[in-house]
Amino acid sequence: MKRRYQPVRGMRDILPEDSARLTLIEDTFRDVLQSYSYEEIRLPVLEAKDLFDRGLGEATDAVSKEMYSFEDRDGTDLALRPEGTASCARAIVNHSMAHEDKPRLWYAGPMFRHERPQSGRYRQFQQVGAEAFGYSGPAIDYELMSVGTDVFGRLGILDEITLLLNNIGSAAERALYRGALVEYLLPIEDDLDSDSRHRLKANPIRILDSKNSRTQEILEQAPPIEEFVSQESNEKFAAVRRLLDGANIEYQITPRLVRGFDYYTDTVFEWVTDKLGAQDAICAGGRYDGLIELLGGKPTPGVGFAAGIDRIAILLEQCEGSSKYDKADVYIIAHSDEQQEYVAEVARQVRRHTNLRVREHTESGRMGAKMRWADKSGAKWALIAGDAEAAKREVTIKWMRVEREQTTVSFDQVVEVLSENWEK
RNA sequence: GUGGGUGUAGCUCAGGUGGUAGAGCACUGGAUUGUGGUUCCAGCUGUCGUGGGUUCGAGUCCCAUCAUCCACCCCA
Repeated sequence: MKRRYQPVRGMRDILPEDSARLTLIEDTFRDVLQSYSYEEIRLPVLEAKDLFDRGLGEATDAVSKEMYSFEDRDGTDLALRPEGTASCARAIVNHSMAHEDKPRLWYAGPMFRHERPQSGRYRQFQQVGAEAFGYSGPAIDYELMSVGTDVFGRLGILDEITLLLNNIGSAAERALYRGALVEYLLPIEDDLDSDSRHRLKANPIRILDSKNSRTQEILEQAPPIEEFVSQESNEKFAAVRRLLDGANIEYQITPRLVRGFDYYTDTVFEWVTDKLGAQDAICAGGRYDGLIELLGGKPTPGVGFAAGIDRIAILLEQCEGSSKYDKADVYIIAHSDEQQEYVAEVARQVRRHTNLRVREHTESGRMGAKMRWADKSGAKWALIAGDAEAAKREVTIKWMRVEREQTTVSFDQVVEVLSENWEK
């Protein structure tokens, strides 16, 4: 009995066209991050489960309900990383990286969360993260938002997204705020939606995030978090905003914006879009001044963001309109099998002297069919190396995308002709 | 984790009340024996997601299961 295998739930094969889009996004992040002198760090996918329990907070959903954790052969509890910041902070501590330097780092890779899959939400998903350690001033908060803005600008999606911004203060301040919020909501508990009623006991601050419109109405009269945040923190937040204003980066102050992980402090931000349904966050981050110390390092401030590459790819695809994906720039065909060696020689020549993507038609068949394959490849040129050409060491160059007479040139001129008309 | 929708050819989808599967696109060949994208003609393609049940008979009804999508939840 034959078995049809499928990817396991929430995992997916990313086929070439989508893969090209993901690569474009990752390349853009890499280029921009390097222009800010961020350095790449590569981190393991597998970590001690405890790192996330402590780092993200045991009560968070990502840890308590969604973590891929298992016992290793020797009995230690391991987990596939649900995010990158905890690993990055661990590396900072392990290698004492914050002692001599103030590292600005970035990483890319898969993260794993056992959630119910939806478009834009997979159990294995791709993130690019950036983290800066040792900086307590407002300029670094601004810098990370500037990085994001540059990336999304280059990708041409700034019009599709909004930068949300909030100041959630320190853990101690949030504890005070939590008390005040509960005090306000408890008497009118019955008016809340059932999820929010549940969160009133478990994690009251997340009620701010509720999508229930009635609950949001009630929250308008709730005490604002700003009043519980220290003056120093509020002033720093104002400085961040001035920097953003100076750089003409648009943002929206969103008092209800809170974070799912416990390590966040003070500035939090998030780029959202209205084009992806419920999975609207494409990049989010903030400050986490206590995390390094929590993981056993000396007190070191930190700020960072994580971008959801899969979601950005969906957004990009929606903005593209007609697809312009092509596989090759040059498509080389012979007339018959006798010219395969000559075709190979032409291909070698073009590959050696240009960085064009060259495909050889390696199967026999009639000319029309070969031309159709050349067309489908998206190639700008078809090079015909048939018996007439091979005999005289020539190549016929046919323009596939523009009105232009095909020409037959000598072997040595091929690269020259292609290069002249190369503007991609 | 909760609720709902969908699953038929490679793709997009038709298939009132059960009677033994169809269209467009794609693909292959021809018109055009060495020239694609337009057109015309011909042809190919199916364990109707999977497993069970009801029935003389199931793509159609029932149950289960898997996948996928949407919302909730969560989050990037």
